[in-house]
Amino acid sequence: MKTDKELIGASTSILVLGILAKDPSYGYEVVKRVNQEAENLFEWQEGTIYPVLHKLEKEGLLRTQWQEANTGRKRKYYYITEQGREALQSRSAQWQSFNSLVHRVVEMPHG
Amino acid sequence: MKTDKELIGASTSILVLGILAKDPSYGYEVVKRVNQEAENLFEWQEGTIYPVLHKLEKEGLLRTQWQEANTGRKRKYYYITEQGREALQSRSAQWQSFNSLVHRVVEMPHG
DNA sequence: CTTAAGACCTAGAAGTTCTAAGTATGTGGA
DNA sequence: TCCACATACTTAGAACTTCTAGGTCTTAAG
Repeated sequence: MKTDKELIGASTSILVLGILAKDPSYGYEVVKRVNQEAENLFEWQEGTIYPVLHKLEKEGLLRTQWQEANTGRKRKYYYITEQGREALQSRSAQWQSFNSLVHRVVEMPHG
Repeated sequence: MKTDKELIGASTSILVLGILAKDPSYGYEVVKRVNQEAENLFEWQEGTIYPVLHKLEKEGLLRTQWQEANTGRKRKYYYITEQGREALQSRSAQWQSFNSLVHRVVEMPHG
């Protein structure tokens, strides 16, 4: 019962933006949060998320700031931008549209 | 407002299997049916679908049979297999899981 | 000093679909 | 007859991703 990688890919940016829309965070923690939520569905590796974060930053949907934690360790915090919020909304809407389409096609009665 | 290609990719096999689960059909028509359903969401090109059909056949989820239409033209009809129905069900379930996850993450209240 | 966990990064492999073409047949009009 | 168009299928190569698999550095714990 292996998970469809395309679905993972399709949901990645929405999940990242969704998480960061609530609270700023840093890569390592984002991975953990998502994996917790995803539980048995899939498990992100770290290498999966960093390139995504970089890409979203380059697109202007996130901005970053290095911060020192209490522990003395440095973390790269990601903040969602206004543009990021708009993108999140538009992508959520698109997700919804696809979801409706799939339901319509898969469940539509014979004939 | 360009459509997320990953979402297209993630939904493709479900849509194809879903359509063929109702009635056998051939590539050219499947493209038309899906584009009709998808309306303004996206538009499949023929080149998009044929490789997908070939792949699903290779995986044993579809089987094919050449048939001559009334028009005298030959068509390659695709039939869903038992394995295909199982795959459809499992992929639909997975789609559902991702949908729930996205909703949970994106809509969950602050904190 | 050694190990483990926290935290970040990237090159290259692997896997897709899309683009953009091509082939071939039947229909209908001139 | 000849041309144009819709039907119908196919594939090579480009473009785009993520995943794999490794690496670096720091702090904490023993």
